[in-house]
Amino acid sequence: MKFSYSKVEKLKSRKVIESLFTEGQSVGVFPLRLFYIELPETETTITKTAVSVSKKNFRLAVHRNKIKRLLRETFRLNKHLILDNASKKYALLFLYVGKDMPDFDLLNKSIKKVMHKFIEQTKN
RNA sequence: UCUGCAAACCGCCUUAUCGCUCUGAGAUUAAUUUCAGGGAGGAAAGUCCGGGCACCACAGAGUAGCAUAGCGGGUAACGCCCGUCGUUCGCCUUUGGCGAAAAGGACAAGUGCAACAGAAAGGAUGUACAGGUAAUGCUGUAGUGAAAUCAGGUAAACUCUAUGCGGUGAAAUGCCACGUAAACCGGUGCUUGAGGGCUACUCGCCCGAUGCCGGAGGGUAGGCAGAUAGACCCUGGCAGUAAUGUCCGGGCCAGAUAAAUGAUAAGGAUUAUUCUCAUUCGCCUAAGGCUUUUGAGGAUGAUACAGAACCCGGCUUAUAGGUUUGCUUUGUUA
Repeated sequence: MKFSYSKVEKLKSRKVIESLFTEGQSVGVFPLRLFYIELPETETTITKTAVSVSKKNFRLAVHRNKIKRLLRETFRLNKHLILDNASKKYALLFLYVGKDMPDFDLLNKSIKKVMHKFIEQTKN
């Protein structure tokens, strides 16, 4: 099993990210919220993923960086949950909506929950 | 040895596992993989000054506006830095010394302002006394005040003087790729010039007809250059009080772009609190108690401020803890 998270798996298109917020659906498990939208079959990878933290809740860039790094790390270690179960291709965006500084254990548990919920919801 | 101050510097480390990004070399199935190497800061921050660079007339004139303000030096430049003189404040061993601070040009151009006291505070002249005149606050003294016609004080008051400043800002700018609509409707204009660029304004200059304005509607928002070798860093020598300059030798040191430089685990270091044991100074006193020095071990906590975004030089602000140097104070010993 590979735990990598390289450039090609990252969601970078401005356009897609914008449509995630306007047209995409979402599932939430505090302190996380996962926005997702279907991608066309021509996409080279199964998922395109991004992470984000509100500037409003975390004023300092250091803190936002820290949270985003933790989010990427937990996604990297748990992404097989989605890859093994997804039938279509998706663009994903994990948004941290909490207001306190999280630690690795908390995010690790949360991201697993939110992934399970996402799988349940997309089955139907 | 201890107390305080100033300056300069450092600002957690190691290993394992799993990852990110860039560069080079090599494989192949041509987008993956293997190996080697690089990968945040002293403030990367605030965006407050100065410059490089780019475009706009290779940037022009005037007005307005803004900034600076002893003298000398440094610098690419500065509103920064160094030296020095004066001023003000503090201390002392007081013709002087040491330290600190700052908004240090001009009030002999004009305008404004001035608490309390005082008759009067700026087109002044009351009272008392004395002197003087043809006559008059004409002159002196007393009195209030920091200051009373003295070329008065005041420019972190307008103002004046000198010097400097054109604007924009990397989302600049150049190129490539992809794509649509050089389509439709209305208005306006084509050298007798619509409109636009430079702009705070006026001039001036330039562009300008497949144009410009409005309506409705459509497309793109990717890549490369800019952009990482420089007023660069390190070790010395020389010049200079210093800021700094210069010379020899050596080095290559982030380059991301929804934005890399990380996560987890274990161990260590530093430090704070506390406990145990040992050691030790002093006091009350002989069980013992309080206090003090140092060392060993254990437990728990803490390890700051903070993340490059075109690049430099400054300033300002944030910052746990530590190191070095200099000065200073207290106590002890010789």
